[in-house]
Amino acid sequence: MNEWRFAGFDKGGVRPHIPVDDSLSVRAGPGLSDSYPDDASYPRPGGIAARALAAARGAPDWLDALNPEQRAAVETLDGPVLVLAGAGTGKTRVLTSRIAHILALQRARPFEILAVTFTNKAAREMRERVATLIGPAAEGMGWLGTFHAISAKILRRHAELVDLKSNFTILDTDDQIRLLKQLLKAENIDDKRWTARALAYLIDNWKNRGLDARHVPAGEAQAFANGKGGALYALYQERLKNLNAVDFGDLLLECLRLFRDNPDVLREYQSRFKFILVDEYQDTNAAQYLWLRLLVQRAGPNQPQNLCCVGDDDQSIYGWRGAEVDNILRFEKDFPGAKVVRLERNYRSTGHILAAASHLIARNRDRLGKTLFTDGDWGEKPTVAGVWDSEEEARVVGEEIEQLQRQGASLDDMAILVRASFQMREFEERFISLGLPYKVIGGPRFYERLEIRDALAYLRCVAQPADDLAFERIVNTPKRGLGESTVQTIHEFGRARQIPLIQAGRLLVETEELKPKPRGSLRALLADFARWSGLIEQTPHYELAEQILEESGYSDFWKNERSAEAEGRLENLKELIRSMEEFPDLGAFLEHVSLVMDADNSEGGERVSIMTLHGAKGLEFDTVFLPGWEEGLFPHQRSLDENGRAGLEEERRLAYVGVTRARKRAKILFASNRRIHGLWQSTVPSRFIDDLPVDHVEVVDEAKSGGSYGAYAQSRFANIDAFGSSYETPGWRRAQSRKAEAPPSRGPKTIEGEVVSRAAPPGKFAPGARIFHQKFGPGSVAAVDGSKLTIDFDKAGRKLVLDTFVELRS
DNA sequence: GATGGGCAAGTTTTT
DNA sequence: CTTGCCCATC
Repeated sequence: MNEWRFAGFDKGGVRPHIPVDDSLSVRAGPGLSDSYPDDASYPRPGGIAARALAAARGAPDWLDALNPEQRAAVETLDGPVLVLAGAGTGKTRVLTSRIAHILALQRARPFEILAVTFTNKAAREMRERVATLIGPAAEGMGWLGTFHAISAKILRRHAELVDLKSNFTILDTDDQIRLLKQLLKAENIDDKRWTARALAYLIDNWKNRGLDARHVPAGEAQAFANGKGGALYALYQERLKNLNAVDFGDLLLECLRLFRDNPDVLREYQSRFKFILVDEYQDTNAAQYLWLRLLVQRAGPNQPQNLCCVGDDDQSIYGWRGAEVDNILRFEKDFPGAKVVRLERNYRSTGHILAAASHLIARNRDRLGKTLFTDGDWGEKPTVAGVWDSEEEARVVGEEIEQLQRQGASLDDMAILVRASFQMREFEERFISLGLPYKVIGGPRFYERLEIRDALAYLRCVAQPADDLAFERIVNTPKRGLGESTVQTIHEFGRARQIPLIQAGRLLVETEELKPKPRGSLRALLADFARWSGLIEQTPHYELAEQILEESGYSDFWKNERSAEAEGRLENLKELIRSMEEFPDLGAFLEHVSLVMDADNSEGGERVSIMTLHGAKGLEFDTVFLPGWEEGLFPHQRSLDENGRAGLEEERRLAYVGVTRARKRAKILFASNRRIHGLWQSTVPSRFIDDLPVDHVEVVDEAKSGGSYGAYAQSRFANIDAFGSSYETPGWRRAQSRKAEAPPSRGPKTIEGEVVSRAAPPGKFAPGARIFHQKFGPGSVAAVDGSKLTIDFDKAGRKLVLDTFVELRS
């Protein structure tokens, strides 16, 4: 829509060349995909395009689209700016407009703007939205990315200054744990009493706080493994350096070290980044804060610190992983003369929802304070409903969803936001039996899945023959008789000669060290590696990958595995190969994977979303269900125990995030009974329910509410007064009554319309037929009742499912 | 070296 | 009630 503005040099052949800043143009090592060259098409100051651009500057329409506060946030370019952006107040719009504005005024070129986010998703979104504002020049923004991606980019350029090679590997948590396990073993530490996981957590914490091994407070270093904590940290770092590897925390930490030890390098970046923008500032940890502080100190003393941080202290929900809300609370002190802009006009939610959210969050003490308002309708009041147990909770939610669906609402506009992921299962099971399509957001991510990690390890072994961790991962997967003792031997052999495992293995098979059987297997495996490595140049990388998975026996390994998941895993492997086609070569692909642990799983069809409250941040839905508002679960007991009032306030912010995800409807539920660790416990409604304003919330008695379920329950309810039970709560009575009766038979209503229309032709499934179900795996049909099948699953036992969720197996 | 049973633990999650 | 991990056994 704004394309005309840049049309002059995008289409007209005027492509002015901007010389690349030589000092920074050192190319990174192999494997680095530099898809956004710094000198991407952009008008040279004073050039024809630039002048055409200046002419267009008169009335930039991105400014017209802003309210006065947003506009102030966009137009205040000089000096530090803090934008306190409440939920749904247009924070991303401000960030992207600001970038567009800087570029349009030619205050900086695209590669002179540093724009940092926390997630790849946020970075991608920002890039896309900038592109819609200003056109393809957004492609020139080589410094728009996550803290980690940008740090990695900087580190690769100067790797040698921090004792790394520029092709260093980035380890993920899994590699990290395995490395630490080895370390604990080597140090003879009881790794049950002191787990690798705990140590990883500790080290991560230190890194989040910007502490290297020498600066860890003595007390904390002492606390682990009888005083060995600090030493282990140092040893771990040493191991990483030997492997030419860094973990996520190191990306920032090594960057800090680079800047501190090399003032000239720091100065280059300081003068390069004319403007710095930070998204979700309330989520920054100490290391990221230091990183920003270093970069924002511009060369001259009078240079303005053009830092713009956008965030919302009320949405700080990541304290437990090192985020310091304090960073945002302290902003004005840190950056004297800072201008603070509050965005309080909400464009997302209706009045009652906002009122409820505001009232709730006002109970927190440590906050800067904002009051959201809207010009829109009051809309529906958020509802609060008590149910007997988690099963009823799932049932009630399912019914409301179907009712909304009948009224024409899309499943895509509905979400269930839970505090903890174990809550999801009950909803999934209910939805499966209802035939309600759903998707779980934020489960194990694509690249974190076992089979994907294994496949990647094979690729790493082939592309980076010194990758010991990858080698160890798959040396005996699938089983090929190379167990622990063999690996141990290779290890010792390699360590003695200071060479990587694969190389050690090569030498070792020529000796008599190994018994004939493992020696043969190892020799065969290494020969495979060598052969595949040789094919890198000639074979397209995705074909090579396929070949590797076939020839290594890895694909067969899953084909022969007869578990419920095997099918899906093979599917994932195919998806992996497909996704590789988007990358120019294997190196580029592996770099992508280590940083952008992300793969799109957008399948067709409307679906209800099920996700955690944490995962919901930044999203919005017409209707939001908020189940499980019970003391102990939400606020979570552990949060209270471990962090006291601060913990409670973070939980309350989580509640606030949850409520503010809703555009039109927020539905809060609590159960009186919940099964925790296998045993039933009676529960008390969350204190957050009491934090809601009476005038803006509707308390729903499920027994009296409308809808088929309500009517049903009410009629039951009428029957049981005669029980004369000493339990007086309606929920208890209802639950009692239901136990006496057959389960509610309101099935037919729910599978009218769309669902029924998707039913398989009658007779397709006959008793005895073998089938496959996406969640429960393979099974046999036991009985058929219209579109409803009773199935004996091989793993999951007998279940009633809809035929639309089942595939026939021959 | 593989395999199955026993046992402890069990928020939130990105990079 | 699960799940994942470790150890003991074949």
